[in-house]
Amino acid sequence: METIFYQNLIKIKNLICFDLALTLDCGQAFRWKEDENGCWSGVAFGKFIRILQKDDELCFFGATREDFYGIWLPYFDLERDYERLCEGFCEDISMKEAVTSYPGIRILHQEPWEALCSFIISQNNNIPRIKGIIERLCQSFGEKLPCGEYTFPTAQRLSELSVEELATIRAGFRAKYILDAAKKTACGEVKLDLLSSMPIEQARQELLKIKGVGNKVAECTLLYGCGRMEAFPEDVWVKRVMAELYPQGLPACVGENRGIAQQYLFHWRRNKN
DNA sequence: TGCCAGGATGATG
DNA sequence: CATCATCATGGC
Repeated sequence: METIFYQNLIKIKNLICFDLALTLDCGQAFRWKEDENGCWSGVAFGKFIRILQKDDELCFFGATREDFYGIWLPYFDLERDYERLCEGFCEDISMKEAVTSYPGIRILHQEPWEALCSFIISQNNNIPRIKGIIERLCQSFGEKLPCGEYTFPTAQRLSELSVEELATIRAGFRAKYILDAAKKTACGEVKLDLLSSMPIEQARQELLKIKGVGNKVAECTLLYGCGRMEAFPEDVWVKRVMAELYPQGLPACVGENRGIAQQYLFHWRRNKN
């Protein structure tokens, strides 16, 4: 890939194994919106960005060079060799079908707190409603940026709220879980910053301290929020794949990248019904 | 209308 | 240790 810097635009050419729409709307992040021109906009790490993919080019509008390297390159996992990765996956016949059916999915590197909070909200819930709850959460308790969009509220901010004050976002029974996560994160009882470097099992146990966080939410947080590609969140769809195709575990070609394989399997199986 | 949603919890067998 | 109702809301 080749990166070109213009006045107010950063363009990547010759990018392979990358599908912007698929990556932003495959159930790993919930805040991105597509406009009528196919341009995606959203906020991550407190920064607003607009991104357009067309004709083998990826355009970042309104990003500084510093944020491009510091935020967006890692956010979209653009430094990982997905071509080689997916070639390896394709040694297994079912993984090959999943990868070739929906090529270009990348695992986002979101903020740990946003990932944790988002997947607490996701439990026993559907994606349209998850998006609505998170949008109200940000509008109510995030910070307004000049563009009019809101940042994801900090754990510190949410830890000061009561369940009654949180009722406006209509998270239902999950409200108390959000507050417990916010309090334990804000006071340092759960150290989200350390999860990326801890042994994976220890990191999972750390997250299980939070009420409303089970294995699924913990693994989602580690995968999407801590860059732990070996984390393996199992939901109803992935469990179905595992029961039907891999009763004895994932094929060896998946290696340590279980989380990435899981995302392809999830999306593939979910769109089959 | 009834069913389901990228689950977790506490109570029961 | 496995199962099960329940949780609150909206989309279809």
